[in-house]
Formats: sequence, C-alpha cells, structure tokens
Amino acid sequence: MPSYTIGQLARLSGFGVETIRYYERERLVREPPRRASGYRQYPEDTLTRLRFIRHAKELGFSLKDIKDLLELRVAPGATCANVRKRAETKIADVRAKQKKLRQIEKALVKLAAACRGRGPTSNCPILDALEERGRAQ
Amino acid sequence: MPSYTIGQLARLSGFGVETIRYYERERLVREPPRRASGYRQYPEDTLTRLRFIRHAKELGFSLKDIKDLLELRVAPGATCANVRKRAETKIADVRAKQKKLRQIEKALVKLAAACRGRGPTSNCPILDALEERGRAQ
DNA sequence: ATTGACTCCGTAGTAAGGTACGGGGTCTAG
DNA sequence: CTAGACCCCGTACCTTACTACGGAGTCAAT
Repeated sequence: MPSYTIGQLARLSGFGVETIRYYERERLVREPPRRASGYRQYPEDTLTRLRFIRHAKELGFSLKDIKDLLELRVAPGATCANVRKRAETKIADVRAKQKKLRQIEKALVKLAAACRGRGPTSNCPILDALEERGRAQ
Repeated sequence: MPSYTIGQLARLSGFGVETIRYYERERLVREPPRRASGYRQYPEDTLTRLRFIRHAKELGFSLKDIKDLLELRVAPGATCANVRKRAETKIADVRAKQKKLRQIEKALVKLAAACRGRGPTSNCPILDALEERGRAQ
C-alpha cells in the first residue's frame, strides 16, 4: 500500500504542510508513524480524511463539528445507541442546510432567468428575489 | 411601516448590537437614517437582510461571499448580462454544496441504520461510511 | 427631575483557523 | 559528496469575524 510524506499529502489534498501539522495538533488527523529520521509516513486513508475535511469545511462545518463527525466512527466505549442518536442530530443539521441551499438556489435561478442580458441592473424586475427567499425560516 | 432601533433589531435577528454596527462598517447592511438624537432607525427590510445573512453564514459563506450575493441586486451600472453570469456561477456553487451535503446525509443515514442500538461502537460494521462518501469528489 | 435602560462612538481585545519563520537535520540526483 | 529540495520543531504572526469597554448623550416612566 502507498504511503506519503507530508509534502506529497499537501499537494494531493490541497492543504499546506503547516495546515496538516496544525490538524494533527488539533487531532483532526491521527499522528502517523515516523521513519528513523523522524519524517512522517502517512497511510492512504489520511488523504481520504483530508479531502473529507475540505468538503465539510466548504459546507460551513467548524473544525469542531468535523471532529465530531469523524469521531462518530471511533468514539471508544460509546454505545451504538449513542452513536445513532448523534448521527440523527447531524442528519437533521444537514437536512436543514440543504433546505436553505434550495431556497437560495431557487432565488438565484429566478434572478438569472429574469435577466435577459440587456439594460442596466436597475431595470431587472425581481432583483430582490434573494431577500424574499432569505426571509423564509 | 414599522421601524426599529438597533436593540430591537438585535433581539429580532439574533445578532448582537455590536455585530450589527460591525456589519454596517463592513457594508453588509446599509447605513440607516438617524433621528435628531443620532439614534439609528432601521426599516423593516434590514431585518430580512440580517436573517438572510444568518442563513448564509450557516451554509459556509464568508461575509465577503454574502456581500457578493447581496450585491447581485444593487451593483450600480452593472449590466443584466453581468448579473446573470455572476448568478450562474453562484448557482453552480450552491448546487455543488447540495451534492456534498447529500453525500454526507446518505453516509449518516447508513450509519444510523446500521446501529441497532446495542453493543459497543466498535461492533458497528459501516462506521467508515463517512469517509467512503467523503472520498467522492 | 431622576433613574435605568438604551444608544452613540472609537478603539482594543478575543477566538478560530491557519501561515510564516528560522535554525537545524535528511534525502536524492548528479 | 554536495546542492537543492524536503522535513523537523517551536513559536510568532496574521486574517476573519466578532465582542467588550468606557465615557458620554438620550429616552420613557415614575
């Protein structure tokens, strides 16, 4: 199985080397084994994990949220009932986010459709669609 | 039509007074008219806007992103073609976010379903579903 | 008229999430 | 066997997005 140095991982994941070290300190990625020289040797799955972190960040999860999500797998001694309960909370969060995104999407589509590509912005009729949609809780 | 003091707006929007003043400095909300005393008098639509900001923040948009979204309405002198192009870029962003959320949701649902509520976590078979899904670009 | 809550402003401080630096050791291709 | 690229560590610094402070004026009710 392949293994990576921190620099290779940085290139492949799109994070900086310093950021990966920071995530290690913050326990978002596990401490990898080292070679004799002290160099970190990362297993493949660290890359998977880093990519997950990237996606989750773009979706507005904090590093703490992401840690919680990742720990749904590993929480030592936690019961399945507990894991399930926490998963269900996260599912509700995720669904709420999707709903809000659908509202914003709908408003943007309306906006784009209303613009026929001529005239100044102030002549576009539904330019406040975004705020109309934003009003919905 | 109703108007609000900054404190009323704070209570209704869930932001602090200081945060609203900060958003004014950062041009996320327009400077409201003042009464003789210098007190701010906000129109109703500022509340709508603040609620929109709240939702967008939860979805991982930065204040700069949010400003861009809000300015799709007001950009002075911008052509409709331009607005439409920018709206379409945002639509693509929003759809990508939704896709990622659906993947995370699916993984969480699988996780919750796999847990029958008994035994320790380590006995749950599909606890790495999250990372499996996270792998998908 | 006074009291208590609210508002004004500018400026300073804080928390999260990185990002850079610097002095040193390591690795590998030529 | 050495140059250039990479890695080690700790610490300091930076940006974003608030949050708090403090001294002064305002407002509404008693």
